[in-house]
Amino acid sequence: MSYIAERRVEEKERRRGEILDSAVRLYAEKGWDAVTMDQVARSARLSRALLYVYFRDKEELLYGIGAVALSVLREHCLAAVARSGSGLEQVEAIGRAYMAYAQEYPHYFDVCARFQAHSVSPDPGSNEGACAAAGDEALGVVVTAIRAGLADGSIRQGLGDPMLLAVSLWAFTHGIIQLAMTKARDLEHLQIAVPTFTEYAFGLLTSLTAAPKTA
Amino acid sequence: MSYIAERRVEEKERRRGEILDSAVRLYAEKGWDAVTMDQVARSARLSRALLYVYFRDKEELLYGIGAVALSVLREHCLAAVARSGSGLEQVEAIGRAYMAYAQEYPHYFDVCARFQAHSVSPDPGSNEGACAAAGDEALGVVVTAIRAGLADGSIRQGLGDPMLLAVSLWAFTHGIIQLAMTKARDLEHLQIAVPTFTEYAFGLLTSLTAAPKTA
DNA sequence: GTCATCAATTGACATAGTGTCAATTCTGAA
DNA sequence: TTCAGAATTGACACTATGTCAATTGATGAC
Repeated sequence: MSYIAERRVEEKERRRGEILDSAVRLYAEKGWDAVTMDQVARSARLSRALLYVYFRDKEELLYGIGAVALSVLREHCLAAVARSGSGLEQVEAIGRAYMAYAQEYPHYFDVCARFQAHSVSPDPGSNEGACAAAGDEALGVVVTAIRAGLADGSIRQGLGDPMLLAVSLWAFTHGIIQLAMTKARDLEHLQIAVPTFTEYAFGLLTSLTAAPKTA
Repeated sequence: MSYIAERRVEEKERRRGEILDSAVRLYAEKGWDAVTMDQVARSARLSRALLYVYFRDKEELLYGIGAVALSVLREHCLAAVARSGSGLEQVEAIGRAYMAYAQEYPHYFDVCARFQAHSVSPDPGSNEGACAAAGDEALGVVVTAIRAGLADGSIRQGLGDPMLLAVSLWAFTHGIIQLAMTKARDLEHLQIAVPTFTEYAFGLLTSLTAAPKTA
């Protein structure tokens, strides 16, 4: 009996994953607003009604995707840190990883932007919690890198609480990417090439963070 | 005949304004997604069908609101510049004006965030154009202030193209506000008070922009 | 004053999507 | 075999969007 129950839980989990995969695929194809619950259900080969057993409503499904997106982001950040040296380099690598992530998975970045842009509802018993947790973890990677940079002298002293710095850098970097991703046309109109902008803005952040040369 | 036609155009314009006012009010009350075209129509005392004569669809109405929001923002920025001294102070004042604006008109800021977050459709013959223009003008205020700061020596040399700097600062500031507005709960959870964060992040930007002390 | 014209205005419709529920099917255990 | 409970679904109610033919109303011509 316990065996059976266990298998059932596993299958439910697997199916949940399949649904999320389908939803992500559709998201990437046409953007969240154009995705209907019916399409998701069909793509995951179940009825729309059953879909609502797995995810209370469309928003809950979005939170599920968000948790996936943020955990993928965290992976990429960790990988970036792993192949970096000094703390400053780690922080830089995280920023570049975020940019690369946004380019490689625009739909994932879109989810992140949605969460950054809309305040989450205060329902605690849902995927929203998983989302917030995943976000915190990604931020934790940054904090660790900053601490390392302060310890090894590659990051400027006197910048205050590493957590505050991490949140700020996150907000700045997110701002850069968001503008670059969605306003390419406008930048063009201002005679600015997108890579020029991202490199410039990113350079500003780096100069802000780096320790002054001891020359 | 010409008189009549003129009056008609004026009345149409006035009504358009009334519709926008109603829409803005509802937006502020319940958020854009919860606003229905029927509510807007009723609030502006016309039928839903007629509403569609004034605005092709709900998105077009949003662009209309966006143009208003951005022009209000531009006003505030100009006022902020007017009561400032050096170029650096002007740039700072613009940033603070943006923050104050977001606090005073959260719904207006929400529109700005929507435009920053979602790429605009390439339909040129609509309110979207007015929106882009309003945005450009707001940005122009920043560029002018930066130029002044470079001329009077209050802004650090070697930061490159003023336009690039303006766009970057804009993106950064927007990032700060967005985080502060929508993630108050999460910041709290990280033991960070919202004003602490905004002041800190804003300070980082200032130190980045200011000319080094000549002491 | 009457009539024709064109803009303003609307009720009703077609379409599409969400979320719910009672009813049916399926599966393991007694 | 049969039964309890989980899985699954078709059909429904509801809400919102956008469209259109039909009606109303004002203006200028005669």
